[in-house]
Amino acid sequence: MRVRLEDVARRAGVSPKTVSRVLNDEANVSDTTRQRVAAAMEAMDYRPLSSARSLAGNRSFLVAMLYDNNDNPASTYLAEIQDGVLEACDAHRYNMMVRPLRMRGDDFVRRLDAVISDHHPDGIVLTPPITDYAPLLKRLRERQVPFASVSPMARVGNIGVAMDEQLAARTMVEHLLSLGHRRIAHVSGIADHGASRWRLAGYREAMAAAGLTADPKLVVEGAFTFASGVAAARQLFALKKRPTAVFAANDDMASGVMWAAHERGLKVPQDLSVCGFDDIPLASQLWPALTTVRQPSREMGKVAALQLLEVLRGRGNGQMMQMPFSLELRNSTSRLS
Amino acid sequence: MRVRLEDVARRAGVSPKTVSRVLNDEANVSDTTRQRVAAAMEAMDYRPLSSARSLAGNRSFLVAMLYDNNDNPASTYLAEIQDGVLEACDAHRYNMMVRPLRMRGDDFVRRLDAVISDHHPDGIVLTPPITDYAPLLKRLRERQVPFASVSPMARVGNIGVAMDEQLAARTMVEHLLSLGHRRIAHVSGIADHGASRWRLAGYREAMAAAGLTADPKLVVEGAFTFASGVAAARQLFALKKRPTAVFAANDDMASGVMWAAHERGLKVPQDLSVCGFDDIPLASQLWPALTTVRQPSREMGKVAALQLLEVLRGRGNGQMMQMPFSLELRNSTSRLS
DNA sequence: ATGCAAATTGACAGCGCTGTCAATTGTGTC
DNA sequence: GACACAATTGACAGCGCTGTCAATTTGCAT
Repeated sequence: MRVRLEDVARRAGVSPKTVSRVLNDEANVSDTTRQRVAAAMEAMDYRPLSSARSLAGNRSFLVAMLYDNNDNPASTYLAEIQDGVLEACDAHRYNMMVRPLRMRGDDFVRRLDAVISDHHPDGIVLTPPITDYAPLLKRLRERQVPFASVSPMARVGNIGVAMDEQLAARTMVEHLLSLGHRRIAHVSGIADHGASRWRLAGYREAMAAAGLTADPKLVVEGAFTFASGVAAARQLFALKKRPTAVFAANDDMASGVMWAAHERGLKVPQDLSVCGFDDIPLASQLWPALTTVRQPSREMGKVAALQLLEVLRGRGNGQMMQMPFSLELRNSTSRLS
Repeated sequence: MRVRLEDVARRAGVSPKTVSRVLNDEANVSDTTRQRVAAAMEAMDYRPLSSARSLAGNRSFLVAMLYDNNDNPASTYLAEIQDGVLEACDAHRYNMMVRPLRMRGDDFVRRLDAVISDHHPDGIVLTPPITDYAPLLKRLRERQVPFASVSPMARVGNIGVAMDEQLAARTMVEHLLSLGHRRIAHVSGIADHGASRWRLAGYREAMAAAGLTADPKLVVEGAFTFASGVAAARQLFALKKRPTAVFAANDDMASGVMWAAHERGLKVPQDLSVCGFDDIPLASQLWPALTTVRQPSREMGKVAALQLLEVLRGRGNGQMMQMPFSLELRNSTSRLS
């Protein structure tokens, strides 16, 4: 039969409650006792039964990672974040569950409620764009479910992880400028997503700093998908004065831009420089390999989850951590000839 | 405070045990009672507490999806399967957890044991290649944990889902043959994976049927990764008699082959036809878009999970389901000129 | 030694549900 | 209408753990 806490207690010569204290790493246990109990646990290969712990202790040891699956079918970006979150949860013996949650539909908050009521996660990791949906945040606070966010729009008052995406975008565009490009287009993402705003802002900032008055035709809104990148590029190529470089707000759209360039017989990078953002695996599999901003997604998932876990374990309040970006200069960009 | 089963019972005017029966969809409840109880549950928005159900009923309502993360960092293929498994679990109010489990290392079975002991999944979904690791299967049977497999090597004695990959591969190669190709190379996957064997066998079958004696130099072993596809292609291109078409055992390797072709200045499909297997999103984002075998991964995850759930819910024994494949003829293959 | 506060430990109830088994009600037969 | 039998319902204990609070031990100043 299964080894129970009581069995460990008997072997260690203490009360069950004391074993429970050791198990939960509580204070007020003498060192000698703690060691004796730990030894007994080890010797008996004791595995606490999480359903019993949950029932008695009124917590679930569960972290739910929520994502929007409207526009994100099986995206690599999310898979990497998930991987990082899982690693962090494992380290603290928390379980993780992944939940898609469509943002469209007015019953969004109701569906969130259902997730909480059905699964009782101790905490939640939010991924873009649901990091910024006010009714959801409101409800989480009302129900007092701690959460951490990956790249939320609001840095203040949130815990989790973020990157200086605006600076990253600006740096990327400055690189294009340094290659001699002047007619630089931007394919932005869905307008109200933070990622779109920052990346667009970084683009504008770099252009302005170079003294280039922004031609509004050079900014086309996409939807973070490959297909939208293709569509945006076709639109840009139809312009009287075609851009010589395109900065897409993510790699999927950048790959769409490259596809459309091929379609039109434009050589990348000779006739058109293209760059993206995220550095998903696809970026290095394209020909030419895509110049892009590397975002350490896996690490970001991990760091966000660790901030949350700090709160859940009563170790602190968690912080908003900042991650570094880097430019991956590959072969899809070149000096303007 | 939370609505408990007892509260529902009081409102419906029955005993708690009867509510429990309705909740668990058990037999031996009269229709009138069942409806009365269901109405009370509905009216009170009753949400059973899963930790209590697990503790009392000695089950977890948890399905664990296991995958090997040696060679599969954040693969889209797995993300799609996961999506399908999740959908199936949701439909039956089961939870799902995703667990990486490195196959390398002799403590593999011990790590599996730890997952079972720590999380007590009611059942497990296995993804390739851990569908075929004998010690793991042995242990699962010993511990009597039901499991379903996605594309296991053994069709008999397993439940889950599979595709006729050999026929699919053969059909793909026959397509190349119909385009006039004769020197057709194959980049295979890791030798002992079922996917590699079937796809290689299908290739050989088609070649033999066309009366072509297989040139062993035309078969190069890869590892299902982009990089291995590049390496294999370089090797093939160095041959005195270069192939005119390459069939790669998956899309990642096919994209590597295309990359290497670009590198060597070979035009696809004019100088070289390339095709893959799986139809991951990448396939249609490449230029030229990749001709490939479509594998309905998401659906397969769902179907495999449904077979498992049938067992878990005591509804039957589950079956090995067969999924259809289809050829996606795109632009990376063309008639031999 | 003595007294007192602080640290450590334990007794006990109960978290919300289901398994077991007994009690009750319904159904068909002659 | 009485009987056997099946279908339905309920009483009760207990799953394995933790919260509460009381009991005991320890450390320290006097």
